[in-house]
Amino acid sequence: MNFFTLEHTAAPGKARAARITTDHGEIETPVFMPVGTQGTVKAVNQRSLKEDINARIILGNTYHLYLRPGAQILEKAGGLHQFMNWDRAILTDSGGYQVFSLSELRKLKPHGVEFRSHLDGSKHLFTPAIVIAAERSIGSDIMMPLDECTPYPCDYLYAKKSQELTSNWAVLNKEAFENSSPLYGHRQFLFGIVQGSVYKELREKSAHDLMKLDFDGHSIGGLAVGEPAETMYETIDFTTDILPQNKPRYLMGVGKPENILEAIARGVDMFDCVMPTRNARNAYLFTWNGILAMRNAQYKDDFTPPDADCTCYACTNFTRAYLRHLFIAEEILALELASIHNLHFYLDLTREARKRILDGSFYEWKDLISKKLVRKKLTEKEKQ
RNA sequence: GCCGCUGUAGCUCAGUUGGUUAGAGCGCUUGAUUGUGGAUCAAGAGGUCUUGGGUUCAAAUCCCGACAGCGGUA
Repeated sequence: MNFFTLEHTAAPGKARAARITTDHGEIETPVFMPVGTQGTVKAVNQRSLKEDINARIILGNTYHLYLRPGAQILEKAGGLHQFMNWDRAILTDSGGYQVFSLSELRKLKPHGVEFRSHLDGSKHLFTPAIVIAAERSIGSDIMMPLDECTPYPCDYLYAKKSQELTSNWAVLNKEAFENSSPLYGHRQFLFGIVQGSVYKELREKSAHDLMKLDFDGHSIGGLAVGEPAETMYETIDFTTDILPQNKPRYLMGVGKPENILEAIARGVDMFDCVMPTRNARNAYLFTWNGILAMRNAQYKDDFTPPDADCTCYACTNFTRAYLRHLFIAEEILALELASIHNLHFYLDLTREARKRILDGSFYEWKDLISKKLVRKKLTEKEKQ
């Protein structure tokens, strides 16, 4: 069975609908993948992830899982799917990003990166081979290779060095992948990660380097790290111009709803971001009518649903006033309900995008909906 | 009843030998959050310094009275 099947590209742009087939189920794209760093999507249990959100694929993180509980425990458990009782697909990030964002005392070497654990300060080494081995132990369906997430802003010379490092590591990642096998009887796929900061020439070089290695798919990394949104869109645009049509494209760590729609328009298939879950825990709800800061005093006696256009468990059963009360009282249920809602919204957004790509109305819909999505809550003035 | 201690922001409290526009933490209000720390960061509102007198160029600060709270005591 083909891993990737392109179903439709919506002219005149590059938006596409496709199907990814793993041994843990099919994934229709465009797709948003909830982030479950440590073997759990924070505040949302597995049953809810299926029944309330209908996620087909979630993320795990190699850096976090490698440090805790560790590869041995995961192997003893029979892999992450068994360990966390999730029989749908899992994608693992390599931990390249975490080595740079979380750990201290990291030393970048040609063969890998030395770092100290953010948990206990212990010393560790990540090389492409070590990361691939860890991802074999985890047993993720789709694996990310070790890369360097180039910071922003970044001068051309540093970006060039960084891109070359990621390309060199890509070769080693691919070798380690081919010289190892899955441990649990299901197939695992490996992507290559395009780096090169905001420089067109470097992104092109990076993409071409990876294409020679024939990965199962391509990730676009190093974006949404502080650059203006327009710069991010341009970078996505000239990167997807080069990447092959017959493989999935994954924009790592992005983003806001409007970012996702713009990236879909530029030919991206897969997304992940902490925003729906992290912001949910900070009482920040994404809705079809804009952003809802659920702690705001104006909602204390607002007995309407958080989002009247949403069919999620939270919106069909509870009011803004109740949700605000839960947040102010620091009740755990607030985190759960808000997380379910935000994930439901993000998945609905990409499902709707897919539907529109297939029926030919994507671009008009995107422009229309984007204006609503970025709108903040209505002020008293706007209501009148 | 008497003796002592204490009254400063919604709460807990700083506030030098009397000296510019009285501060902090928490809470509250409003933002931010992009390959996850429920974290963090930023900005803002909020005070007749219990009250009435007095001393002084100048009082949250010193003096006298009243009121309130706490502790001790008969």
